[in-house]
Amino acid sequence: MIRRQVQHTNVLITPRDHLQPTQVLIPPRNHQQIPEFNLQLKEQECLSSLKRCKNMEEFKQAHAQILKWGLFWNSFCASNLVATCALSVWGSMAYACSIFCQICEPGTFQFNTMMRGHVKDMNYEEAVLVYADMLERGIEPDNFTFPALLKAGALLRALDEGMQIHGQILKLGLHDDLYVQNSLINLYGKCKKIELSYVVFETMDQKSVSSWSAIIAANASSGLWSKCLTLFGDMISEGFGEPEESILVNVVCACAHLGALQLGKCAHGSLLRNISSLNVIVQTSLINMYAKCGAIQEAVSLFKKMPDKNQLSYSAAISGLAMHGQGREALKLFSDMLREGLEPDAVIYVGVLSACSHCGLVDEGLQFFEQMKSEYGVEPTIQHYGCMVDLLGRAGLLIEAYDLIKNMPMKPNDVVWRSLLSACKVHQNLEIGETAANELLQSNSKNPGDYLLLSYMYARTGRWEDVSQVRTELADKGISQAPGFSSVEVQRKIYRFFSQDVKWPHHDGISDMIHQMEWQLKFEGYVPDTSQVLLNVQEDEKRQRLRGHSQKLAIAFALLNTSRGSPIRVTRNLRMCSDCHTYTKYISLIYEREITVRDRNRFHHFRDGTCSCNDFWLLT
DNA sequence: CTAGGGTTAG
Repeated sequence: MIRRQVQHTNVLITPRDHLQPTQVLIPPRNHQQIPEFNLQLKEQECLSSLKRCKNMEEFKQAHAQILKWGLFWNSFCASNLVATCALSVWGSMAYACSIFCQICEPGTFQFNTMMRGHVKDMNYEEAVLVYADMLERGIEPDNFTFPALLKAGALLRALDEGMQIHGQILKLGLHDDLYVQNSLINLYGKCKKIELSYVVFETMDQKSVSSWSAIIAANASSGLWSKCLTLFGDMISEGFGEPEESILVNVVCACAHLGALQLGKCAHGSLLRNISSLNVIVQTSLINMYAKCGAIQEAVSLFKKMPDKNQLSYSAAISGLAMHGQGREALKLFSDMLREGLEPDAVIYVGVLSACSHCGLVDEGLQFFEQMKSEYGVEPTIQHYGCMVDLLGRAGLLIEAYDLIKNMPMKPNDVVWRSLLSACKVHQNLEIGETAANELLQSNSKNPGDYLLLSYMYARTGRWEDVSQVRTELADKGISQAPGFSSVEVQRKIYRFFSQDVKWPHHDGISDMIHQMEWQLKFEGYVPDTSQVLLNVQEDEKRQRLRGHSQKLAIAFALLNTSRGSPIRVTRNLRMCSDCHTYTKYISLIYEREITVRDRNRFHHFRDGTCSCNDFWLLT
């Protein structure tokens, strides 16, 4: 009662309350006549009618009720009023702001509500401004303030501000709050400061599922895929049993990047066990995972079973098929999509054109390129031009590809020149190749692959001085080639091999195996292709180098450690050399194994001495 | 007295 009286006084002296419900405010002498329970009853009524609101109309009525009974001056009622308006799906932040301005002394709760509302509406700067306002007015933030504020900071990628806020959190002693910590992990993760995420994560004395989720997502956004899987394992062993959807999606995504099919399947199983119906996003990420892990049949059957597909699901399936050299099937899916009435967008066309280029479907590619603009009004972007250069280049139409680049409406980028350069390498056109390479080197390319392509072409024609010239240039610019590696999954563990890797613990076994394999291969007619070695050294040395290529080590290890006849899956970070390609074809024949190799760009399915790419990529 | 963290695909 006393509090209400104080508030009434407030009302009378506040100048800005033009919504003041004067007639209801009880003058002191009548005050006794209104029984206490009556006001409390009204308060209850108003709050429950607020809760029942389903749209703005009903909300305005509830608002009117609150004003009518003078309950707006009850800070609890006003808070709920603002919160309902700011946070409901049907609400309006503009209206909430106008209510907020009428509150004569907004406190922490009301400020928190406004911040959450702005975050919900994706007005992140606005949320930060509310926080600034709050500090200016001397309202102390509490542990509920920071999750919303840090979320805004994370989405704005505002690292500096985020760190200042972290400082304030420490000053206020709120760094022990689980929610605040989780938000900090997320903030640093989004800002790609994974070390800082770890600092928070490791100092937590209690972790929730969301803490794990946040740290796994942080690693995912920095592309640290194998770390994601390790953390996932740690999480399970710390007793967080069957995990939830968002974590599993990150795990599935990590599996796609790493080519870890077994683990991906486990995550799929876990999703099926724990989530009653998988949404489009989850299903699409599963399709993507199966496709990128080489299990294209599973990806396709999953896709066929999907009840509601969208452009993104089609896109995942189309580019998956393209990657596996099944261009025709990809194009069939595309026509299915059009028949379903889904509008093709720019990204779908990237998939479609790359399907054509992966399979050498030149005429179809040109047709789609024409059609996308004329029939569907999709303006070709540089990516589409990139696909076309790739398509023409791989088919050996180097002059046409070069002409297309010259006539592009935009400035050609590195990707375009790189496609042309690699086509020139394949078709051994040093002249156009040098032009493309010069463009790349002038653009200050930091991609060591460009220099490598050029070196190959020089090495091929015996221009060793030029090879070493390129190498010097690489060194001068301080560019280092990422070491090539191949990984294989054996009993749910990923083993990674680097070229010439002698530090491997079972190296002896592998090196014996390599010799045995080579002996058998030679028996069948394999001849090492030493032109793939970019060093001007003796033939013997070149052969020794070839033997040590990471893919051969990985296959040797897999042959030693998996049962007879079981398929082998290899994932590489770079494209394979043509010697490894030939070698693997022989292995698939002699050891009667199906071998799937995921390259930087696509899959190669080796079986009975042939490869699904029909050697289209390796014409050297 | 109320409330909060992650949101993934091509």
